Amino acid sequence: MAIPVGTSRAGGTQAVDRAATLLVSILESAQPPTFGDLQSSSGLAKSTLSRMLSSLERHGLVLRSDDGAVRPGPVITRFAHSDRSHESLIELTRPHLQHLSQATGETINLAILVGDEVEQIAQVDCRFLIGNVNWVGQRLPTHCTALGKVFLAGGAPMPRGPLARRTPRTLTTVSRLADDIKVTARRGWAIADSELEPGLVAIAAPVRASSGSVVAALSITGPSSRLTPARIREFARLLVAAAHEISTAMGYQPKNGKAGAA
Amino acid sequence: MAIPVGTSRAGGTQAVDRAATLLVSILESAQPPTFGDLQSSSGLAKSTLSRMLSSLERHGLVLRSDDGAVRPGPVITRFAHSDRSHESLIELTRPHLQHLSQATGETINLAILVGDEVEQIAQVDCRFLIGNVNWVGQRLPTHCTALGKVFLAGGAPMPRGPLARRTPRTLTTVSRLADDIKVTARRGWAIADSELEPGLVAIAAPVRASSGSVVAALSITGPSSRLTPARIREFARLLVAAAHEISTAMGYQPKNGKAGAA
DNA sequence: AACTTGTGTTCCATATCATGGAACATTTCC
DNA sequence: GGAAATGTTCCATGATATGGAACACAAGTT
Repeated sequence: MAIPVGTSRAGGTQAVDRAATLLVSILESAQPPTFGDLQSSSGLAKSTLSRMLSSLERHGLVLRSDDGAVRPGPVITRFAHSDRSHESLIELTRPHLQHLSQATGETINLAILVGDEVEQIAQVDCRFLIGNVNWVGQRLPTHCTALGKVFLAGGAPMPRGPLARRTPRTLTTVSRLADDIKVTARRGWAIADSELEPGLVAIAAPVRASSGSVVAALSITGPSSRLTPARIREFARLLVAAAHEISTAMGYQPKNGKAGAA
Repeated sequence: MAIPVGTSRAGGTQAVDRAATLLVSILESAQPPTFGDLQSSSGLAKSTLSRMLSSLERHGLVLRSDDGAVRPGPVITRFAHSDRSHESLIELTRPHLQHLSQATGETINLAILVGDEVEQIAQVDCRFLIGNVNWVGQRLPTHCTALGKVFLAGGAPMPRGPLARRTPRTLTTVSRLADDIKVTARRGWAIADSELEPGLVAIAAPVRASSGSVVAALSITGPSSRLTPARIREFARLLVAAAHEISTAMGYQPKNGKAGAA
């Protein structure tokens, strides 16, 4: 017994390493582990485990309920429901945004759903003179943006009533939008071609959390002069791949029916 | 010199205590601290700090970007965007739910907004025979529930189009609903009296995150025979107080200097 | 460009501090 | 009621974290 997890040795503090391992397994496990679970999964002595949990609990990092379950503590909960959790999402995706930018040269955006609108929360500018507008913080409707369509395809409530006509190509009826969303869902990425602004083309793909829900959307935007059908196909592949990688980093497992792991 | 902050003495592991303190300050600080910030705020030796951050980083609990900022790591981000973050919210509120239940004897519910519906995520049953229905997991419309109105008053998008008439007293026009929401926002709590089901009365109050946004709603539900106007007023006070306490625990600080006492 | 300041990591001898076993509480289940 | 399981506290031991200094690296300064 007590085969210690093969924690690396590269510069670190062992006690902290152990505590970190504990915290991670508490945060990652599908349901709250008990003292005993942690004891066997970590291989630590009862006394050590007890002490470490005490420390973590005192600082509000874990919470132990009466039934013996160990859960993420108030500090974690507080963070999870704060705006700053978006910032950490940005940080997690930044390398991918950069990579997409390099590969395509176009503007890359990351957005979340706020109410019934999409809000851009990160952007990497394009290399060209034409097309640089900073959209961070701006909110846009869902029905006429690629980002919005991604959320709709992911289960966000469809907008009702008349849809604002931003351009001649904007989808202004719910039924036409619904058709587009169906295609989007099947295809795995969305497109809005001159539907928000004439000559502006955007494609977008979903970033999923471990539960499978769409937590963010990733987009490539540019003028139709550069985003030709051929390049759109190529960029869409890159985009979907990047979004998928981020989703994986977020713990999403495609096709996985039920998380049953130890 | 570096007389360490009087970190508690009650049974714990000191190294873990220190690391926990670090992690907490990273999670709580408004903007990502740098190595130097942490050094001065913790009073740890550079070498110790470096080692601890290494450990935390290796386990994905923190992330250090090129600019030297230390941010919550992927494990935290992943958790924050997973469904389990709700569970920890429940755990945080449970004592308050219990207390409300004891004080009122009625059914207490905690709900979050999912899409354009409210989903009950926790419940404490009432003491009476009449009125016990487990609503956990059920989703209900916003326009005819006290819980829903709380979210609408908190800035959730108003439902459009015709509102389903669940009872003769359901508000079925957007304008009448908007009036109700205005009152709700001013009053600080919502009421739905026989609007979802005849004879069913519910009141609800908002739980806010540090950003001020409404992350959950707390409700008291019962038959109109028991929830008389007088008791509604009394219960509303309790409800708002409980919701406020939870909000405070979540880091919410009311703008106006009303925060005093408690 | 050379110099200086600032920042973070690695090294190493020291003794502080975490460790695990066992005894001690506490609760749960027969 | 006793017994088994679960978690906490105690304690002597030595393994392990510690902080200062040296080192590497980057950024600003003249």
